[in-house]
Amino acid sequence: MTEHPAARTVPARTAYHHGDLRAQMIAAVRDLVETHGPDGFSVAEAARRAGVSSAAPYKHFRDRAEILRGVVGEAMDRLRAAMEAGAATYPAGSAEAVAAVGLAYVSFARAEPGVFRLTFGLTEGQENDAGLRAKGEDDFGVVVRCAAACLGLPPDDPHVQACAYMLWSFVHGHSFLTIDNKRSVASTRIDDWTYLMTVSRAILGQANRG
Amino acid sequence: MTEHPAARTVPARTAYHHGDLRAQMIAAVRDLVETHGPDGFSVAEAARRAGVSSAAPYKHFRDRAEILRGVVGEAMDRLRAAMEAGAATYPAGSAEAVAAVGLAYVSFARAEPGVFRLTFGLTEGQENDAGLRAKGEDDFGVVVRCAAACLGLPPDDPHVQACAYMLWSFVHGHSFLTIDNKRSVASTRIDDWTYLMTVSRAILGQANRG
DNA sequence: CCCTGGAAGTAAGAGTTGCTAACTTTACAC
DNA sequence: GTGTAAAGTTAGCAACTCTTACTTCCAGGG
Repeated sequence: MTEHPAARTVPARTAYHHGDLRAQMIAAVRDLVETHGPDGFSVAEAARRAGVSSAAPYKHFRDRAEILRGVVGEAMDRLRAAMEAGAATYPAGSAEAVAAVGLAYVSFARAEPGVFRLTFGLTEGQENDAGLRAKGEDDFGVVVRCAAACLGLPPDDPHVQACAYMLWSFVHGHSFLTIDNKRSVASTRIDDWTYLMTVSRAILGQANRG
Repeated sequence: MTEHPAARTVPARTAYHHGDLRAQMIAAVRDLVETHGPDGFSVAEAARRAGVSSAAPYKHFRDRAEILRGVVGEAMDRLRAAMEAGAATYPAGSAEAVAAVGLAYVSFARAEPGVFRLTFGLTEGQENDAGLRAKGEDDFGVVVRCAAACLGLPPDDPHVQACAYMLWSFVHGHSFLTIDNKRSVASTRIDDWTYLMTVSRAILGQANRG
């Protein structure tokens, strides 16, 4: 068995059963995706890092795609938590709260560009997964609730939904352009917070008048 | 450039030399990426479709990534042409021209989601490629020129740059959410054109006042 | 008209990967 | 204890990327 000690992120296991392989595979894949990009990940390498044979992961995941779905699901949970934490730092209904949600989103993308790309770049077969879809709706729900509070309307109001979607579009595009390093094609330096505040006010103000 | 008799009917090549393998590889990969997703592409399969051995492509491309870069470069050219054509259908300086550029962008994403994802989802090493970077700036230039005409300011004015970047963020995010089928989480049906017009006016009007 | 160099093809193969099949080890209920 | 099922293992197939060494063809100079 040729095994680099450095390749193992986890102390050598002594028991035959690993005990927590599923979670550790997800952690290992997350790390790999982050360091080598969403394509530069292999089940074999992740298994190597977890200290098990390359066939072991298939006792916990149906195939490669299901592992990725696990990583994405976990990422969506963390993203939602970050957005909620951002919103909580400002008074409910304020434009600042909306901007803070956006900032959490952009910050997540910047902190984990590989995982972010993976989350929103999955092949079409995958985003139809029911669990992921539900998590995506939960994430969007944070934006909707903030927008609703800001506009003084119920969350299921069409205006609220439309505004929330606009905000999401903006922040999502900005996040992608940021991690793709495409921001620099614009010759102005843009500060995230003032940018997000500008956009939030523009969209929510517009909907108020309309 | 040599004439390529075998290139018009794709598979049946009679001569030993193919004549136009580089272009046909790019075309084959484009097709594969579109039908099987950005990951479900292999050099071997593309070579098979072009009717050559799996080693032949390496006479024209350094490696897999360079083939993808070829596809992306070609896609960026077409995207720019589509945006310019969209802008040309409305008077220069009108908000409609700006919206038309955005519509061309979204339409491209919808028509070729695989290639679009590939174009903006390349691993970090790749978008530092000088040629692609230049093409990306050309694409952005279309937006900048339209925004400048609309605002009555020179293209290198910081306001113009900021507005163009905002427009890009929005349209880019909207495009990704569209092809990721995430639009449906918002309970309102959104028409692309009115949506784009609303956003264009909001952004450009806002910058006028500010 | 030959002939020779280089561009563009081929076949063969090393090394990695995804995943399956068949087997072994372990934990636990009874 | 023992049977069963979960969770490991090794071995191996098919496919993929990319390299090496060889072959075929075209083009230009003598």
